[in-house]
Amino acid sequence: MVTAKAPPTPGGPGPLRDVPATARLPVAEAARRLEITRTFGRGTSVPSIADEIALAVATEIIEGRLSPGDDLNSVDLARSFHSSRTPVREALLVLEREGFVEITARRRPRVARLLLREVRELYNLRAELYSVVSRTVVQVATEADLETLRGHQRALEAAAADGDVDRYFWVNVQFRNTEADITRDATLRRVLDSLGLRALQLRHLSLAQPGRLEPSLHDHARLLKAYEDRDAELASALTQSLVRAGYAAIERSGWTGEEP
Amino acid sequence: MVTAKAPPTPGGPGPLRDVPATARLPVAEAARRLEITRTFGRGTSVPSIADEIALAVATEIIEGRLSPGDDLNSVDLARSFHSSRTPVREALLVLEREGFVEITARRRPRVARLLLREVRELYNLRAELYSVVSRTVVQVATEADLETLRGHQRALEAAAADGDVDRYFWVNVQFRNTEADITRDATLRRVLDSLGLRALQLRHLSLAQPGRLEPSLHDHARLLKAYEDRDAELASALTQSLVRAGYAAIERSGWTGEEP
DNA sequence: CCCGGATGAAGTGTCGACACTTCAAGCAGA
DNA sequence: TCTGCTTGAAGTGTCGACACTTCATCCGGG
Repeated sequence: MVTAKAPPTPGGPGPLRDVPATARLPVAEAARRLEITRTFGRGTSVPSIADEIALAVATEIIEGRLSPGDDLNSVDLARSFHSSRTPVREALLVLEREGFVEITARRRPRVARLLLREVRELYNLRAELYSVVSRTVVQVATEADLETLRGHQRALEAAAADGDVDRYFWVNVQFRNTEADITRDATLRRVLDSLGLRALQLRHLSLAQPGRLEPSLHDHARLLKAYEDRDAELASALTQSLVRAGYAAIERSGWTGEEP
Repeated sequence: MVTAKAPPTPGGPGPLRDVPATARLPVAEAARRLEITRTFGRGTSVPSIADEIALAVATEIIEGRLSPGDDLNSVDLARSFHSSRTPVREALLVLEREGFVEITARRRPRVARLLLREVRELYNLRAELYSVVSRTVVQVATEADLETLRGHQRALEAAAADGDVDRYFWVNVQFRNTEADITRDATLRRVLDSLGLRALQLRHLSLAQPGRLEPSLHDHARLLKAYEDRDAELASALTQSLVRAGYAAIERSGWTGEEP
């Protein structure tokens, strides 16, 4: 999409100039796009230009090619995407609601800064909400649901065995998504999607910390067992522990969100 | 604002045509506007036209002058507000993110339908989140914070004594807001604001059920006591009970969200 | 050498226009 | 009477333009 929409852009040395060239592991790339699309696409078969721009810019931010504080003026963006400023503004508004962009009236939008304080809040909330999710999963999960989770678990083990952090990361995201789906609670799901997307970059950073995969994998196994045993309290506690371990890893990594 | 922006509107018999005439209790009106503004205004001293439209339309929806399914086409809205369609579309997008409006590509936006199922989800989530809030309040509330809450409690008692449901309702909203503020957690606050706004109309319906004020007042008193005693578990349980009682009242009222 | 106002370039918010899509009414045929 | 096609009116998504604001740079007075 990005490739199709903003290929030449010879005129503008904006932050998005070399988007298409940056290639990644295809699997991770696809998963990533899917994850981000769910929040930004309006499920339509023909996404509006605005949707595509929101998706593309969000991806840039999450993958770190756009840094906090970077200028996101609508003129340059419009040039990059060969569109007018109207859909760009629309995209920026959506990104603002999701917390990716800071818009001050009459001033240029900027990529939002994510302070450690906010990250803590984000993870706290995620911990609480996933704790609710886990309790609900225990109550309502069918055998088929559990089998899906077992599949993810096996994939986690395989990725961990290969030491493939990237794959582990994305399967982990899927695991969490499946849990959320099992609750069949659209409201909860939407809030989690929003928080999860915002935290996506951090989550990767977190799992990439040395020695994180082993305990995470172990806890997932125990969580799955708790689901099978219909042990709500244990499941809830394990989930909280998993999320909070994620935050702890970020803190340990020395990440602060400040400029160097 | 509405009054200033859309006074004559002789041409369009749109749903917003008689907005300014509808007068309410001034206090309630002011409180309501404040509540809604917090989510929709971008804190600026000079709100953009889009902000004003979002605020006005959200108010119409919450106060029930716009009903689920009502047409919100941007042409009529633009006429109503004497603006072009650009700020209208912006406002509609914001309202969509908040769940007030359903936008399908290439089709006319409509006022979102709120099914009983979603209301249940909404209240469930609010119950869980306010439970977190209560636990946090127990941990971090200063004496000044508690005093503010006591003030609200006294106002609740006064309103209940007068049998003034409207006033009770708005003080109740303030009480919840104060609790949320005490946590000093902006992320949590934002999510709660969003959910709370969506539920605003229902909350009023809920408290207006006969025999609701007494138990609610009683539980608030006990909640305050739990805060003073720093009893996290009790406070959390009471809060959950309060919110869930709200949902129960809605169910009992026979409200379904369906058209008659 | 520093401060503060002037000045031009750049960007924002809003507008009206236009091509394309959706919707509803009317009409023809069974 | 009902069905399905045609057709015009109405609405959406996007565009380029314009007035006003913000920002950076330059310049002259201290």
